[in-house]
Amino acid sequence: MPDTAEIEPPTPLTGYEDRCLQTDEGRAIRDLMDRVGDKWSLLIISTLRAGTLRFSELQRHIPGVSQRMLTLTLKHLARDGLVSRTVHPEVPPRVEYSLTPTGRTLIDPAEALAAWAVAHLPAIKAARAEFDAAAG
Amino acid sequence: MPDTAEIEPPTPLTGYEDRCLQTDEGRAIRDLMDRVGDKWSLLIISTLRAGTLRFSELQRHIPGVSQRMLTLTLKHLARDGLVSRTVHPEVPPRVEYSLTPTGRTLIDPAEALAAWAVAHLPAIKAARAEFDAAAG
DNA sequence: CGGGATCCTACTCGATACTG
DNA sequence: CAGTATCGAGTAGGATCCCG
Repeated sequence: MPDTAEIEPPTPLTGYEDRCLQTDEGRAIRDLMDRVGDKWSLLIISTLRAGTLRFSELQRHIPGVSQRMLTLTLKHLARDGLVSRTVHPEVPPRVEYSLTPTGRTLIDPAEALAAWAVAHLPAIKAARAEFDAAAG
Repeated sequence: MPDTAEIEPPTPLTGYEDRCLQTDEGRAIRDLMDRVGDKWSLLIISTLRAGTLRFSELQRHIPGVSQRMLTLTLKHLARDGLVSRTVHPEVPPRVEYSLTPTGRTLIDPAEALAAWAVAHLPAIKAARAEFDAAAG
């Protein structure tokens, strides 16, 4: 590596940082949001973090989710290898869902995000209320 | 608090956990996704983590974002108190954006998520390819 | 019970053109 | 430069009905 490459530019944000987020984090964040950035994915993953649940149990634990969206989101998560789907051939049928090892690795960052939300959402709502009061 | 409340139920997931995610984390995750779960918010926040940027700089650093979406998302973030907007009364006008202290607290969990994405997206894409190959 | 199929609505987002 | 305004396509997501 030439020594010129080691010199840190004094201006931190003027012209060299076009690759700052785009190649690595930028694409990663976008891909991530494309997969678990929807309305129910993180909720399902968080709900499954304590163990296996069957379809109707999941639906009960996540109020407001429709059968359709639960089915769709679970299918996407299974397709991405984050959730495993096990069908027990019985009558009535029983289908159980649980996190895969890969899915389990998402728990920590997801809970970090949830913790942030719990801690800072009051401030956000206050800021929003103040903003709306000021702007009419 | 009565002593019966301290007894941990032995079955981890059968009947008592209706409040497991819904009251705290569940609502938090939903509110969070409502605010920064869109296409550009996390990208903007990550881009601003290194310092102040003006509108056109932000647009250059986030390829693919339209003027409209950049304006809209910045307005939402400003409304929520995550981003501050400073107008310098000059000609041509200069408007600078930076993270507020509250916004800065989001950097760590957001980067944790981005790091997860960088680490696990290849596995996800592989799982998806395998799933699609098996299912046609 | 665990979905699949269908219809329908609302909203997101992008493209384009215009403004101060 | 930093927006605003308007239009239109695409899609996420809810409601409903049906099936194995």
